[in-house]
Amino acid sequence: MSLAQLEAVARLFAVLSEPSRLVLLQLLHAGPRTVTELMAAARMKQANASKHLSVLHAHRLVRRTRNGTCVKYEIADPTVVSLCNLVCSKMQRDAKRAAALFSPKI
Amino acid sequence: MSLAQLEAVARLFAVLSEPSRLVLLQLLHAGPRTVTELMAAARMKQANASKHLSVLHAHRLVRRTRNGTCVKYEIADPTVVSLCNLVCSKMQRDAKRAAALFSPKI
DNA sequence: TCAGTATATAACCATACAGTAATGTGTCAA
DNA sequence: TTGACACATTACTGTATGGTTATATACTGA
Repeated sequence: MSLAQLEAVARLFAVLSEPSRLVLLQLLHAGPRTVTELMAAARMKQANASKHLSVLHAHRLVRRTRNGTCVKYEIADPTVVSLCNLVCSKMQRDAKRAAALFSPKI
Repeated sequence: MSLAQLEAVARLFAVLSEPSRLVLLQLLHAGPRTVTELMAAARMKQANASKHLSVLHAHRLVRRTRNGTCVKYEIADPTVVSLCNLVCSKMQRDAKRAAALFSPKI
């Protein structure tokens, strides 16, 4: 892969490297939500939630639909779910291995 | 998922959000390499390569083996390969869609 | 022990970005 | 048109981190 391609990959990972955005994605995984719903559930200030949602939208991870004065967001790319699942299963493996170190079966 | 778990996931994505580290991982994907080999191939300074490798090692993505004065690194967790493959295929889809916008079949 | 090589770490600076407050934009109802 | 609401954007500050230089550590051979 070229450096430019690796930089694009890195940018996508950077989008997912922020806990606040993962919280938003997790909430959206349960279904479409408005900004107000999301900021309430994630306990963020409005500007902060809006900014993070804009980042997710700029990278086409979420889709937005205006409905009156509300804007409803939803997950646009199932890739993010796959990515998070992969990382979660890795972390579970690591955690199990770490736990085994504390209580060996010797 | 709890906030603490999401933070751990975010930290792992942050490790992968640096082009230099992706370059190193890509080189290691071809097989084990020493620090000197990696810094030459990636055109990094020694301290920089060593620092990035330490980050990868701290997150158990690579394994290191001392052999005399040399240290050989190799990919320790195949998860990183899967993650990168997922992201790459997403980017290819996005690129194709973007290309279609410039030359519609209408 | 000493010199030389390979790697790791420390200290520093510059940049990027998350969170915040204030303000702007768009939509609806009256 | 005006007021109210939902959301987006701007400007700012503090913090985290990548790249660099200099130094420390680990190993080998003489």
